Amino acid sequence: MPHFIDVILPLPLDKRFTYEVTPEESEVIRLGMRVAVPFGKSKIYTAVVAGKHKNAPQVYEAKPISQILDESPVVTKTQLELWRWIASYYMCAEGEVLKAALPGAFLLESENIVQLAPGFDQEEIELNDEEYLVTEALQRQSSLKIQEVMQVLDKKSVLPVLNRLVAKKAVVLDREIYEQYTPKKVRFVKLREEFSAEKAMHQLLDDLGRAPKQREVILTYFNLQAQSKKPLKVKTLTSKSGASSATIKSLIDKNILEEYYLEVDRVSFKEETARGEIRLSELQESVFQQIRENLKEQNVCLLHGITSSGKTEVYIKLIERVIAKGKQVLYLLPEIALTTQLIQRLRNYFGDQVLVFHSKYSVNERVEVYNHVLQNNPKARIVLGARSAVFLPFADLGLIITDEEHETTFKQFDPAPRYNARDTAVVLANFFKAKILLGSATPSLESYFNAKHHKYGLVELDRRYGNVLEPEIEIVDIKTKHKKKKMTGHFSDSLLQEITAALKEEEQVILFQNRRGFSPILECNTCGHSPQCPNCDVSLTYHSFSRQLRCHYCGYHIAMQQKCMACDSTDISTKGFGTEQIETELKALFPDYKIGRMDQDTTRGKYAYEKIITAFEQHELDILVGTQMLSKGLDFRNVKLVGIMNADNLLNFPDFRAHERSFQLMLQVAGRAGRTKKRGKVLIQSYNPHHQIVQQVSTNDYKGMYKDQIEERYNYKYPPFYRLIKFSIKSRDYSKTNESAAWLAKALTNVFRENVLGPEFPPVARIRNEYYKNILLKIPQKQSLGKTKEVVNKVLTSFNAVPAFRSVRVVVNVDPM
DNA sequence: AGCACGCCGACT
DNA sequence: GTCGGCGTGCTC
Repeated sequence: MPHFIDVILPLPLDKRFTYEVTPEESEVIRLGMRVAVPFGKSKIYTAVVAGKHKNAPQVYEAKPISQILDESPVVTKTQLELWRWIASYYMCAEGEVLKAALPGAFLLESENIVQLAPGFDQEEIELNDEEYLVTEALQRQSSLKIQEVMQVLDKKSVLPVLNRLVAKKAVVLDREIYEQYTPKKVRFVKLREEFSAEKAMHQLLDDLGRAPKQREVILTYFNLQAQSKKPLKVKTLTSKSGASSATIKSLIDKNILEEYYLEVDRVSFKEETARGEIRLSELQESVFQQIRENLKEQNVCLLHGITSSGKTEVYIKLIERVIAKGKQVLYLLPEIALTTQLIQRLRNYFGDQVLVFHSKYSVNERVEVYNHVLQNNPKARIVLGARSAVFLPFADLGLIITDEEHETTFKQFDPAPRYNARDTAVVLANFFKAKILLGSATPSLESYFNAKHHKYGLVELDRRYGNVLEPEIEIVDIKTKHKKKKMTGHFSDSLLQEITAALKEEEQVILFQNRRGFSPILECNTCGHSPQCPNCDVSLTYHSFSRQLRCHYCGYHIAMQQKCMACDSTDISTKGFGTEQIETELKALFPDYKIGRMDQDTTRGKYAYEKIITAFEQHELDILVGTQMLSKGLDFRNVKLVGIMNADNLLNFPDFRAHERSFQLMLQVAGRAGRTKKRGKVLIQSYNPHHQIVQQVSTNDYKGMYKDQIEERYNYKYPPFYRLIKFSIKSRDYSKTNESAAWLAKALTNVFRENVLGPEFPPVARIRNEYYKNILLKIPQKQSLGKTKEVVNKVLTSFNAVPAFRSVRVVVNVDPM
């Protein structure tokens, strides 16, 4: 009886595919192993086994697999279950989840390679010029990749040429599979067995009398071995003995030393032993106990603790209890808050039981973390990671901590799966019957709502740690300041005074400028024209550093213009303001102080971000200007003053979450001030000083904000009262975008009536020459989610069946942020 | 998503 | 007349 397996392919196809395996293979294969399978005419993919059975498919013949790639599963049953949940909840293909979940190095790529056919004789076969070029190249280099053939022929479609060559029996095509992961190996040496006896050793040293360098090496070797019996790295031996690698080599060649290689861990750290002692304050202790109480009754608990209240210490104590039982802990953070500071604190306490899973890690490093988690290695008891860490193959998870729970970066926007790691973590915890703690100084309305309605437990921590005073928050009305001519550029006199005072006291200053939509643009003072991106519906923004005009959406850029592109007038100026302008103004105002800037432009490189932070920490900078990046988990000690340059651009954002976001952002930025004894000060500049949110920020009134906002959400039917699905329609053709969006909206309205909004053009309706339109579906709480998605899927299927809409793509985003 | 197959314009 | 453009349909 034939055996079959169902596999998930790393492709956006919402089916699993069935392959035939031999009884022997079936014996070996277990769910979660990788197999290489042929797919279509010419490709081989790495697939993950998700099912095993003996039901032959009825309508097609199952192909045999190419090979089994693992000896034991690399994907756990829980992961397979989670993948299925994500695919169905976020309406995407399992293959898309697979791609996001596995380290890239796990997915082998097959590539067609071209080789000369055996027995190929150039004299016998007649070739045209292109064919000749290929065979000639193959005589120099025994095999070519398709890409290389393209280079040789300098054109894209090389397949016809290759097919002709195959037909003429001049070349053969073959596929090569690449395993991308290579264990890191380090070279070690040891003395050959025969010299270990004392007598042989003395003899050896005598023999080497005329080779003093080699003798020195051997002596060093004995010395080192006397200290520790651990394997000896060649590197250690060369540096300790001062010998060259040639000396070592001759010893190896003489069969005195023996070299060998060991696989080492890229992700292990210097053996750090736990030392840090953590004493919880009375308040922290009570919070710790409350959380434990809460988690006895409930699976999820929300910790609402203001900035600097010492949440991390509480987390550490909770983690300690869980790992004591041999269970694993996942500590989720927004990428940006994953700082060396925090990692160091955890390492100090837990030593080498902490691993970090970071997108900046290389493919190889990620594979190693993945494997450690899979094997429940003691090194991976605690995993610290950004959103994609929910995809790690936990064996026995006991606790998940999602810190900065309100952060939007937990939601993946593009590509699919468009999952929210905070919510996915709740589901993941349930699979393990594990507990989950959400932490934030400014919880999302959704989470606070859940806590208020007893879906989650709630613990509040409303005093700063060590009796550090909360910063004093002052609002500056820049409308009146403008009228009274009290503004210097973007700075009010009050802000300038405070900055001067702080600098005089040798304290540091942080200035926050949200850049979204407020980057400088070029404008002609004669005709009002400003240069536009040819591919997107936006104005180009001015970057003084590179003296370029750039598009933030597609990267298009041109040199700074000296004349207006429309009317040739030379009277042009920059409008709007970003961090760069603030920095320039500051340098003119405070020429004697060091000023740094932190935004997307200055934190491009791998360690650029750390560099700026360290420079600020070491007080090499006096003033730091930046965007939202400043608000995340940085623990600066000497910041006396925080200035928010303009509160209004946040508030005026056309989004139902704009007010909640502004509140969170401003309070988080404010929290950077005065983290030690001295009381910090926060200045908020605003044109609308009486705006409710600005007022609530100034009094740190989270509950007031919650009450107001939740009422609005109720009135206007938004989360948490309604769930949302956003459909983005895009195509190269303007009228097709319109027509298809109208079609889709109508089809949805037929079923969901008034709960369908749009279609509407987004603020930027054209990006990279594609036109966009959005439709929003609101789902009332009592309406079944599953049924809704079923209907949506049906509508999308009929949408895709309309021939005219073939070129239109619909992106589905469940729970958009 | 790829990739092959298939039908219409600019070149040897 | 071919080469090569990209529209549509399938992949176990």
